[in-house]
Amino acid sequence: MTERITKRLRISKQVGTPLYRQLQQQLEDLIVSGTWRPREPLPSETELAARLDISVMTVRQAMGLLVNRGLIYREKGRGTFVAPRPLERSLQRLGSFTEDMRARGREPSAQTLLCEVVPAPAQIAADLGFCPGTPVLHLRRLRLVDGFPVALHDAYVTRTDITHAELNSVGSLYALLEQRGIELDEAREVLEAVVADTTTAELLRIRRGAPLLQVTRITWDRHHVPVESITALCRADMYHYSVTLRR
Amino acid sequence: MTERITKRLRISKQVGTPLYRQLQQQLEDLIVSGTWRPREPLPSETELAARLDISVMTVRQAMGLLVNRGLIYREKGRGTFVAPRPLERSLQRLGSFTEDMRARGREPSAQTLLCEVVPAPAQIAADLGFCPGTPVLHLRRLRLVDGFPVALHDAYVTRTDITHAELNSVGSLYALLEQRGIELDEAREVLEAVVADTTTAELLRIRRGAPLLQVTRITWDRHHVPVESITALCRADMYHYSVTLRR
DNA sequence: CAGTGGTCTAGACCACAAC
DNA sequence: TTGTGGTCTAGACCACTGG
Repeated sequence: MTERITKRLRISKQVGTPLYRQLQQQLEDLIVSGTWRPREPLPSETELAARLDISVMTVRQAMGLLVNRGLIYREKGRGTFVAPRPLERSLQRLGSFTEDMRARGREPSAQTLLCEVVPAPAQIAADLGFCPGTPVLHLRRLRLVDGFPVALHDAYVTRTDITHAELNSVGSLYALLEQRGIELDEAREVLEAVVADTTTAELLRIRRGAPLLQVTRITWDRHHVPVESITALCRADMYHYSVTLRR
Repeated sequence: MTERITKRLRISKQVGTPLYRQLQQQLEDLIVSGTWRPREPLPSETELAARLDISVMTVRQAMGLLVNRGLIYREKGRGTFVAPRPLERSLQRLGSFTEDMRARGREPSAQTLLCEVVPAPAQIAADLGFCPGTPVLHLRRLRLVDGFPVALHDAYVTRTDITHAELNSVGSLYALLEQRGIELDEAREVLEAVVADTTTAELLRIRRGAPLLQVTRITWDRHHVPVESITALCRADMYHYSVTLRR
């Protein structure tokens, strides 16, 4: 069973991508596609190394990535196995609203309510490590999924050269930032529960006092320079949030 | 500066703990204690390897752990640097309520409202991958910090040999489980925003309709066997939740 | 016992950054 | 040019699991 599958693996030493990346990607595909069932053993390190004609350490590097993502688990002396998991994606992957929704098979959109350069409010400046009053781009958008409002976003972005028109044409703020050469790397999110005030309730088409999940995110680029601070108010009935923890 | 500090590092090949663990721990101590400032470069891989008389790959293994935890970042061709971070704890570490609160310097306690073996309700059985009706331990506890109620926990535990008395004496359910040889490994949490109903409001001493952060956690041991499913209703004004994401 | 993952070595070549 | 991290090799020994 596993033998037949293993024969499909192909590693090319000519192509530019690292060998361990190629292997990680192919193993991941076999797992998420369900070709390997939960708890089923993967081929051993030595077997993979021999069959693909690469070093054991390289195989270990690929497997290490999959362990980190929670897709496989390893037991000393026994082997490496596919992690049994509910299908739901959890992964602490830094993605935009647009990317998140697409990954769940939904069609996201946005309605831009505000797009202007303003002096940074005190709280935002503190989050971003700036002096209060430094110009930042304030972006207020109603986020929709399949046409229904699910969240209200207030973003403060350090790059101010973004126009309303561009935003509407690209849709995703992150895509726009990456087009400008910014390499997003890491974010910290703080989650809180709040209740809707009147104006938020109207925009999200819920009643006043309805529960909202408030997500405040600060994002840094790969040089650890802050890129944005964003607060999202999400309809509790349409938005859950999942996290994986490890001991 | 860094040179003087580096001389403090000591690795012993005699002691049982792996070399990369020793190094990781010592580097981590230097970072969290603030001896190395944010953005300050660490010694290079080759320098550390030479000075400690270990292999470069071993140094890389130690540094890889610190990168995963977000304590350092690496730039090709430039070096390895201490990550600038707000002091606040983020880390996706699987810990008990008791451990979390102690780590924040608060004193947690619990008031056990219910501790009985019951047939697993359908939703819980599904979470744990059991047949509905399998006996599980239902634990309902009011969690307090510094004497004030902050959360209401409803836990369903697969081990049923836990008594009210034990729980009150140890305090932490996780400590109790680990005493029984269960090796907690991984958990998935789903966060939602809800509003307090009358009975919850009374227990948490808030008004009906106040916002609550609802955290539902399923925990697995190192063999990926489910250990517990727990739902926590947390006072929004006393409980935030933070997460770190990576792209 | 044989097979597995965990740890470790002592090199190598590369792309990149900084001077 | 020098030094850095990124990738990779071809071994090694160990502790653990299972039969």
